[in-house]
Amino acid sequence: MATIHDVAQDAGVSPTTVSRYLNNRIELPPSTAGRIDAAIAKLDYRPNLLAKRLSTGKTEAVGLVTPEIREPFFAELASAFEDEADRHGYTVFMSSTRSDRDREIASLERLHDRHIDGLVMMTNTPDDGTLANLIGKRKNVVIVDEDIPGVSVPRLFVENTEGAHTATRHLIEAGHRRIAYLGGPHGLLTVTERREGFLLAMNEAGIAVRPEYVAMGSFAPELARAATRKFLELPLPPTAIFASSDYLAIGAVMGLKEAGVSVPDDISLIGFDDMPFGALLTPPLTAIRQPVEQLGRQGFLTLLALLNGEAPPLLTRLPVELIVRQSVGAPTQKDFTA
Amino acid sequence: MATIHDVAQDAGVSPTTVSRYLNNRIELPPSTAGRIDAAIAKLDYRPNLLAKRLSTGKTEAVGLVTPEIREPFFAELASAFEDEADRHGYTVFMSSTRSDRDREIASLERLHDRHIDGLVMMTNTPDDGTLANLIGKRKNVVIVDEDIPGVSVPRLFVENTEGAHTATRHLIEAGHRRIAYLGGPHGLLTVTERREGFLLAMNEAGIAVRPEYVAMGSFAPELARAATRKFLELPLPPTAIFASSDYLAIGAVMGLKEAGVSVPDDISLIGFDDMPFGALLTPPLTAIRQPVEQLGRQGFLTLLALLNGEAPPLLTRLPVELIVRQSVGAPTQKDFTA
DNA sequence: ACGCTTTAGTAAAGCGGTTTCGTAACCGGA
DNA sequence: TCCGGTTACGAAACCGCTTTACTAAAGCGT
Repeated sequence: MATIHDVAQDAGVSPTTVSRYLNNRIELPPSTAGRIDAAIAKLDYRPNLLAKRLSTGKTEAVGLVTPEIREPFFAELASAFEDEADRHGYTVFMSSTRSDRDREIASLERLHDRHIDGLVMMTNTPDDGTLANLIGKRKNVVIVDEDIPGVSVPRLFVENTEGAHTATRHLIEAGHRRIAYLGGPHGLLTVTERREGFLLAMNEAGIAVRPEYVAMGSFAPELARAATRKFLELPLPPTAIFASSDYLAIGAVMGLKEAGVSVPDDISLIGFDDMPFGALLTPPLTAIRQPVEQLGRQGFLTLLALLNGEAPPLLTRLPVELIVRQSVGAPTQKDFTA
Repeated sequence: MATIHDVAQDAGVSPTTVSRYLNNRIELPPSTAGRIDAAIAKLDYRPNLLAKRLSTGKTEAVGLVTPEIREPFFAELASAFEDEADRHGYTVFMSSTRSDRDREIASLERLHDRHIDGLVMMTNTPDDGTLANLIGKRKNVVIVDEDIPGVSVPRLFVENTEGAHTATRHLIEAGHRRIAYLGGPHGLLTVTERREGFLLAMNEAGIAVRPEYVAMGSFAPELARAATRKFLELPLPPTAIFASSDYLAIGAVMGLKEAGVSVPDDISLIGFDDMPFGALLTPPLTAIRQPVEQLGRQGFLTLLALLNGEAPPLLTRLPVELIVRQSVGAPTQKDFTA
């Protein structure tokens, strides 16, 4: 493998000259430049990035930490992130922590290693302070999608509250009053905010929220399935379900299907995320769409700004959008009880 | 940021000693070791990986090149790959080329850069020789899922032919004779092999394959949708469709739904891949399951063997499996014509 | 013909580790 | 008491590139 010395020797100049020439820090007479070019071609020289990085202290690489790259939400976000990074000449280190705290920590350590210049962090397990401590006031970290309380780095979220509010209103406007809510694990920003949006809309409409209509605790479809079955067994079952994540909506669909309840004829269902698979369900899922692609791109751009010494806003909220498909209809059993 | 020199100074020893101590190449008396440990803790020292790598020439990192990380198949594979790599102390550089030849090439160049020790390559656009050239006889590349003809590196595929054969037989055994086939783009190994498996099973059953029942050209659902609509408009439409990829099956489902044709009552459908979303379709999709997880893990292990100087088999085939769900039934219109 | 400015380059010191070779000090045995 | 072998550690070269500081030679105006 040829080094810059080999090239220099072959071209009859010093390594310094070659280096400066390659980095456009010097203008050379055509004859010299030609000899260098020829030597590079002849020796098939590629600069050793490791050496370059060690020397310059910049890696031109950034990290993207996701809880689970298998999940479409993160996969989609990662894809957009990488595309944007590529556009700006950065390579990206993706990692999928499988929600394992140790792996999350290991990802953060790469910053220390000088492995990467900065990173975008996503986690979906509530932090006990460990991550917050590690991140602190670093000038090269951006947090996306889910909060890590107590850090002072730029954060990029979606309008969770407003989205949930919109979704709930959509159900209310369709005539529903007995609305059930499926939520995720406690302690997460998205979960709390979406729940607030739900409560707000119910409040505004003067509808009391019945505790037996609310199930929280996890994003696992299985739990949503079980919760849905329970809803159906209630003396007065809900006429609509708001699943605050499409993963929960999947569980709900499973539960409803098992019980032979049809959507939207017997019960209405609305999701949150608008993942591609939502459109494939029967009926296609009405949902709040998160701007996943934008979350990825903007996440990178925010990080880039940080790396360039700029001061991006500490908090950005991306708007969400209601996508109406066919899983919401009017309630069939009129509800005189509410 | 503390360096090994700082630690050495603080502990009153030389950098050499610290380095060797940290790499377990020396046994130190407890007192000295204690001083070094203390210095490390006090200074919060982290070895600079870049420097270490430059020095040792090993990066302990591998690359995983996928056409599109957004697609569940690759996301799933990537997740398993990373998990296995992590288990062996390797970090992984994932990249998503979006089927762009330039990005595929750029990924391969990382090998030159000494960015990574080796990589697993996946592509789904037929190679014109460019990639094959770049890969050649390298001792640190493994090809997975789809072939790049003309290279002599280890390759890891699934039993495409057998899978397609099994799928087709499954339809035939259910009583179908008018079977349509949806295939991907020409020039790809998986496409060719699956088609062969289909033809073989038809042949064995003594059923002639009608050209108007065969549509090839892309993995895009949209094309499968259009092709399916055409099938239905035929004077004698097929009673079953074999979609040689779940992405094609999605398209087929869309086309059938639009036409108001019900599965499996009016027409049967079988897929290939067995992606998670298949189970969510109505009815749940019967499909050939690819061992995606194993593809990822074994892909890494094969690469690891290569890096360790071993000689893994040049060709490995992973078995596939028929997953029976509810999208295949008996043909309704009896077929007397075949 | 001389001094001054460009032009065209170079030597050498890092970047932060690893590694080869070597040595001083100590210890036990003859 | 002297020798050979451990034990405990260090000096310096090296990995391949960048960069600062510097110089020799050519060009140029007067």
